[in-house]
Amino acid sequence: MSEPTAPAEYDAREAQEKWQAYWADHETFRPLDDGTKQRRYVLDMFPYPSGDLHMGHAEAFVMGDVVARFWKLRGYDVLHPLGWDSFGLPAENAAIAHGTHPAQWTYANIETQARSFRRYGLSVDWSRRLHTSDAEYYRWTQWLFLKFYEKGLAYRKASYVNWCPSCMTVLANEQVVQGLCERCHSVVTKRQLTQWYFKITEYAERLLDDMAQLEGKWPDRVLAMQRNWIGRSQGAYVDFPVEGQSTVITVFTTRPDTLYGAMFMVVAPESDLAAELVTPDCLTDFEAYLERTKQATEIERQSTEREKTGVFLGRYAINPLTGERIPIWTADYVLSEYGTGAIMAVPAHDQRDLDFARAHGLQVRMVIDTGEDDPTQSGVATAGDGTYVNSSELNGLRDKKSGIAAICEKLERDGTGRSAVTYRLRDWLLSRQRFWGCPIPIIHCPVDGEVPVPEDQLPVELPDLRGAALAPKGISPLASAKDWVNTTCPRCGGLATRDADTMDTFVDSSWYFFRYCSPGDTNKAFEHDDVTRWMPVDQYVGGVEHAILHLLYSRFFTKVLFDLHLVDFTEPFTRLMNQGQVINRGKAMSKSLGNGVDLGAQIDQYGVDAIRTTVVFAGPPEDDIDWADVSPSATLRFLQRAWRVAKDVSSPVGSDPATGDVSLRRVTHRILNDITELLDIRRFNVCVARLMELVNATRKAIDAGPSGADPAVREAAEFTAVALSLFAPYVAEEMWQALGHTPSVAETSWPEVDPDLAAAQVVTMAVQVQGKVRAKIEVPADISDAEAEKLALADENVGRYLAGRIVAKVIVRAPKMVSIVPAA
RNA sequence: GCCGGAGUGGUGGAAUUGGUAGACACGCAGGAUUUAGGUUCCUGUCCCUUGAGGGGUGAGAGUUCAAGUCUCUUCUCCGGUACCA
Repeated sequence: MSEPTAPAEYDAREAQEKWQAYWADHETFRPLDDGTKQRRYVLDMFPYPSGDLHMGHAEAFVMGDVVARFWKLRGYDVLHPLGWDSFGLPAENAAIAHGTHPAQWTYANIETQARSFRRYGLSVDWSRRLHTSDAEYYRWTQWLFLKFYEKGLAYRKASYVNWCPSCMTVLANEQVVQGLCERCHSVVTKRQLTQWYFKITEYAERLLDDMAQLEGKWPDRVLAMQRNWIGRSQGAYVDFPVEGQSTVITVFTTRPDTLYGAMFMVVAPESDLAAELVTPDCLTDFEAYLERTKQATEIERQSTEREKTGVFLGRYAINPLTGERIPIWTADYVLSEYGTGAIMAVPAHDQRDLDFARAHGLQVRMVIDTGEDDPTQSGVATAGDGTYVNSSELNGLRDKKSGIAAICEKLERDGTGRSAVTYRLRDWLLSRQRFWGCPIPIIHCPVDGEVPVPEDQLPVELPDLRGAALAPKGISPLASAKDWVNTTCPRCGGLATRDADTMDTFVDSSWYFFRYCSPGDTNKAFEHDDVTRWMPVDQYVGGVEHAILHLLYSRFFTKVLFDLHLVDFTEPFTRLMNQGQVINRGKAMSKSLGNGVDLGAQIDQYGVDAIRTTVVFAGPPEDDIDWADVSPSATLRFLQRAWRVAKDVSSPVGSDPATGDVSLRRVTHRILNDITELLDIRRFNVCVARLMELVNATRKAIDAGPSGADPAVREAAEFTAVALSLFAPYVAEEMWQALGHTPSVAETSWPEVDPDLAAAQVVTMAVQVQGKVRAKIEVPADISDAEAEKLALADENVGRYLAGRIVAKVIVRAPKMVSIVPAA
């Protein structure tokens, strides 16, 4: 009779099919949510459905999966959902190109990605899947907009906005990257438009203060970026009366102590103030200058190397401290959006003001003597500390802090100024002149003005527009859908029009993590109780490219929802991890470089497990992976070795490991102990390395030691299967089954470490003489300090180095180290 | 400029609270198995000397019995941001 021969290798493809189906059928990763276990929420930044998954997804999503699987095995009830950020421009562009509806491209890609994610072995509860472009989802995006509106946090205003001439839509400040459109890299220009904004600036202080909750739990660089972006400045407002007018120009300055050196004023050209101040004599020059400013692109305008241009407005202001008459200019180096849109210029101590003064022959007065060269001569403004001069009551003072305090006090007394804080953060412009987004639920009525769509009429669904009807025209495609845009006013019943803009897709993604807690809820955006049970998110995982935009907006939303009493916490994401990118040969993968690596092809060749494990093993999760530096084939070999170890276990299920080989058990428990700690601090790459050690040790035990029948070998193989299931879930399931277990390794629990076994018995003690290791002695782990010192001093080699010298000092750190210091 | 972060073999990277630097891999070299290739397995692999010797974590100082780790100075690289008053 012929014995069926076991395959020499595990079949990745077969295992993938088999266990994918098993996990789906048994809803293995659906949380119990019954309160029997402590809850944990693991969240991956949800994907945008642009084609199939790529290498970047492979890295991004495996990290969260390791955490989710680990926590599940550790006995937590884990919520690990996934959905799609499915509104956005690429779908619309594809629809225009193919004469179709954006939904077609979007949902086809979602299906492709969903299949790939399942194959990739993510431990996701698919019953909570959501898509932001579903009416059942965006209904609640609209509902939230209306809540913000009621609270006065959503408002419309006319202003100069960033305009992308290629996307033909406005952009938020955050979407302009070095003067270019974040998406298409076109040069961004300015347009005056009336647009919707969220009043995020009202939350600036709280967004800043609450970062204390995140310190140490979010990457430093992300916190730093948010802090810089919010850009808090402490300073003062100072009022300058305008000569011969009742107008007062208020400026913001961080250095009120240099007020005695304010030699002129500059107002932003686009500001109302400039138009108001300009005298008829100067009007022609001013208008020409204003025109030039508007034409300038963001890049030109932001270039610091540019010479300082500007024109005199024909008027003078009065320095409130000195009573001096100082000229008022306009120049584009002053921004209308920051502070008050006007500055006092202190050329001696501000480089920009100095450059401007020198370009236009304005006076310079030094008010702080720093000991450096006179800025008037050197052309270099002195910004450092020094002694006040030419500053009346401040003269002789050296301390900047008291200088600022003294001036602020004086201004406040005179009623000409007050200390103040300003922020770089601007309100969030959320209108977009595009189709494939969430409609803004506002109706414009000639009688009643802005009227919110009543809640019971939500969602305001998108009309069926496709192909050429979506082509960008500079106004929203929705505006030309007459049947849709023309409606009646909910208040007066008269003819009215819908707001034809859609929302920035960052609005959709600012609350999806709440929705996962109450999937499919038809009465609410989310249930307060659901959110309270699961949130805040315990571990958020995503790319650092969202360090500012998405995270800031989500934090803002959470605070608003807190104020609306819809949630009980103020920060949505307790811990944040930024995974790195996958690059190839030192460069980002791109078609033009021809260095792309196809995830699907990699998986076909090596299997999901090998790719997941390769990604994890390549380095720390937050580092980039250069695909040229890694070896999926070597990782696959390791997985095969692990699998063969499980196959070679011949002891029965439930064998008592205590009867097994103790030295292998020591290795197993030491490594188990280390891996448990390493997972908590998210050093996944080291975990894989330790598992390789364990597999090597087990192999050795099978081949050259106690053999596969030893229960210690079974113990080692079982732990390997459990730990490996975080990284290589399919092969782990196969191992678990080969070891005689059912049903799924994902359903078992993390093994208990035996501390006696994990602790080393024998330790190599290093003996140093004058800081250099001169002997290594094997000692029992529980050796006493006295015994360790005795052994160390008795060592032959140590004796040679001491060479009869007197021992001045002995430091003992039993059992690891004895350090001997001979007398000089 | 300002703010973050990082510099360790040929390569990716290890190294609790300062306590044997280079774990685990890749690559390379040699060997076993194989008709061959591949696979698998074994041995070696920081550098210089090659005897139990010396040097070594970007550079330079410092603290310490002991520094990759702490302090100061400095250089380089990466990321963010920048007429923000």
